[in-house]
Amino acid sequence: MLEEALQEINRGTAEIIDIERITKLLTAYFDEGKTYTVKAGFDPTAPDLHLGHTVLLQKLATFQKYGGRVQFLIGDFTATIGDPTGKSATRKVLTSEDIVKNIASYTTQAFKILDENKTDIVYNKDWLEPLGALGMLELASNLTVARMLERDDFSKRYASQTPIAVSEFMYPLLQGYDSVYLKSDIEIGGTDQKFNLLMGRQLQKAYGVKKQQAVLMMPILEGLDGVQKMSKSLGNYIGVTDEANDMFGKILSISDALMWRYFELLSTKSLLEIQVIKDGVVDGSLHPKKVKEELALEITARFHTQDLATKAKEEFEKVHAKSQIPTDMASFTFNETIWIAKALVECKISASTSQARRDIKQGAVKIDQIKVSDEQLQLQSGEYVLQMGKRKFAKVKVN
RNA sequence: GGUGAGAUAGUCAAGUGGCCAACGACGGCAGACUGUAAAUCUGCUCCCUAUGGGUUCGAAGGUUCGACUCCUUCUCUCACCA
Repeated sequence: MLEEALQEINRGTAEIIDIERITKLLTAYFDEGKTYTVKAGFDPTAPDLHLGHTVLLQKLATFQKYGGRVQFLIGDFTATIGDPTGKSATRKVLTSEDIVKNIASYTTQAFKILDENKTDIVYNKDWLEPLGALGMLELASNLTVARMLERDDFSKRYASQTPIAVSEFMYPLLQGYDSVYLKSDIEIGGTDQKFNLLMGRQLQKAYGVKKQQAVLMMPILEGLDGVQKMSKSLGNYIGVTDEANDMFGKILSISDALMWRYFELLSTKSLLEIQVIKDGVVDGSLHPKKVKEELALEITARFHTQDLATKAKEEFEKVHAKSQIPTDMASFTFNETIWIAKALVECKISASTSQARRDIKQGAVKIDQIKVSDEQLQLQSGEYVLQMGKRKFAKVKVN
């Protein structure tokens, strides 16, 4: 039992610090039913969760299965400072209204994966605001500049002469102080958080918390492009609220190399099963596309239903393999004859009429599956299916 | 506070009076090939019913027949020194 739990917890992790602590916590749970706390911090910056976030959430859910109580920490205070992100640019500061709005949608989405009864939502404003200037200075005295510059992100920026705001130096301290206040037993986060996570341990020690938190790091999930990390601002994400069809299509569009990454971090298949599939692809007995479809099915079903996932797959085949038109698409009605380029803009298929004309010129636009060559074409009354490229469709009715 | 450098399309980055809607790279979109993969090749990439017109090069003025290019002021950024 303990073995199994440890294995599941270990899965896909980038690094675990103080595994002994985790083992002890689990043992105490199995022997005496004692629970423990697992902290994870979330920035209420983007209101929508994507698969990148779910990597962490899934790990939290695993802990919940084995006696962990999740401290779902909303960084509403720290969000007003701005974290030194991987993008190495000083981040925009959010207004408190933005934050409140974001939190609401954030948590409801998170509970698609987390067990609500085993989760405490906490806000770091509650203890960081009362900390005051004195408390802040006291906190800051625990850290030297040299040590701060050890942080990879900072040292890179420092070396490349990119500016670092002093307030950004405070961020790891505050995040670490969260762990002091919450007396967290375990904290999990992305590998990019390593420095901050370790700061939690250091500060807990400095403030006399008896046992320091164990730290578990998950790798950063790459976005659809396979290079940048998945993030909404880069537009390379799969949102947990994406439509089943969308979700399926997006997963299928990732590269083969990236697919394995997604298997490891998102699939619930065991590592052994994944290895078998991998071998199958290597020796040619399995087609990579089939394998990717399996993955897409699994993930789509998790956020929707098995039924919807299967439908998404059928729909996908219909549209792409047999190049038929999709079952559902946005429809628009016009009351008079309309110029094709205008119609494309109105249906949000092309960004501007200039763009629409270019698209037509390049032979990307089809009406009822037939290529449009006349860019002056007027749509007379009737019903049409407009198509641009492989993915954009719209149903049009002209009265 | 002092000195110097700089601000050009989604990003990086050329352009120092007309040849500039502005080289190039990346990204993005589309076409071919495919498995809506990768790789490769090709085209497109400010707006406007367009062999034309309009609006762009941090902002506002000015010089000029003509300005991304020259002048003035302003805003912002960076570096070095204190």
